[in-house]
Amino acid sequence: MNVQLLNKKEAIFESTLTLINENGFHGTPMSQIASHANVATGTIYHYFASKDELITELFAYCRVKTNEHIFNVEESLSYKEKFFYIWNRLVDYYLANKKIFWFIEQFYSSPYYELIQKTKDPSYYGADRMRMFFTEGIHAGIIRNVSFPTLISLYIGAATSHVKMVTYGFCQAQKQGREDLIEIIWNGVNNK
Amino acid sequence: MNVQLLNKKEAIFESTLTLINENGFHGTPMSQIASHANVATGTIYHYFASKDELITELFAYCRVKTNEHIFNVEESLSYKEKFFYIWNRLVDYYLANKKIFWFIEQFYSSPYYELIQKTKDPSYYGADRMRMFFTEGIHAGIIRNVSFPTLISLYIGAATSHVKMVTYGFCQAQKQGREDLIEIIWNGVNNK
DNA sequence: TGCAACCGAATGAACGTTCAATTGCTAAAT
DNA sequence: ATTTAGCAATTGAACGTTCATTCGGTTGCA
Repeated sequence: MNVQLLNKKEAIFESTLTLINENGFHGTPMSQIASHANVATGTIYHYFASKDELITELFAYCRVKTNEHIFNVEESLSYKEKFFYIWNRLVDYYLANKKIFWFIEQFYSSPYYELIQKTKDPSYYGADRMRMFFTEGIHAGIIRNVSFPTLISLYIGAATSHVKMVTYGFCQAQKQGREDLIEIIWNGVNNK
Repeated sequence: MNVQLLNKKEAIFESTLTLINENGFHGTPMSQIASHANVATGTIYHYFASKDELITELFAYCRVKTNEHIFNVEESLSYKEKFFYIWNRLVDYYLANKKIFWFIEQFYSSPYYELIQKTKDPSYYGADRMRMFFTEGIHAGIIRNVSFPTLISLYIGAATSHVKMVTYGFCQAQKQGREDLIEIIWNGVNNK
């Protein structure tokens, strides 16, 4: 695939992201995506078999981009530093890319997610890196031996909730709140 | 409004809930809602001005029902007991009423929520009871003085994340995970 | 008698998808 | 170096379907 193709595909992705944020899955016709991306309607069907495939691939695109970003972390840091660093990078990334955040949220809570869950394994999105990171901490005796879903619920759940609060305007002084949040979680899962 | 009206309206609500869970906002035609609820299409328009209004009112209906349920708590309990009790009741309620849970999630992350956010104040859904509960704890010196959004991010964020984990099948032994989760949060926000 | 509740076929607009035609590029053939 | 063949990329009008909404008529209760 040459550069031009990538550009077109990404233009379609970016337009879909923007429009779905404004109007939702329904309320975003293919024709509108096309004109926003400066391509013809038919062109979208050259890259994607259907609207569903476009949305499903966009989800993968968003997840991969996010995971690549947050795990781009200096290896020399201590585990605790990484624990804080990755969390802050995730929150920063979502706040700076609200469209990606809200698209992922919308996708997760829609029936789409159930469809792809059966066909794609976590490594497809790079989602198992989080698991590896926690496993590493537990094996090193740094993190309490609580289950992976519990850790995820705290770590990711708090991050996404925080981003929602900020987006909805419930959070003015977000700096203090953020620091409190990740510190509370660290204290909760840290061994002693 | 007499009983019959309530029944019809609730039948429409319940059918909408079921179908939107299976097929999303798009993918759920009014005609399908009508036949599922055993009413004519036109009847829906006797109760709701449009599909958007139906969905928006269903959201309010779900929120009110949920809040009424979780705050139905014995006044004689200690604050700590209430803290655990309300959280567990919320998780139990969502797990027992997954349709309500997923509909609320879907609604929150859709453009619908932004629309109603401007017109309805929190008390409309009973959403300020959570704020009151935390404020009570802070004033009594039981809860650390962290911001309300921080508390919500932890308390509600962890609950919803947990329910998602269980629903997606990432959680086998949920009992231990649940107890860990709320205990970690309590330790984190408890004063001393 | 009157009005609210209810019905469901009809309407018309909107939408996902198709397709026949055109353009642009690449590389083999001359 | 120029031509040519062929395929990928692109176009947007047209198609057929689906869907939200309307409305004229019916039922049933007060």
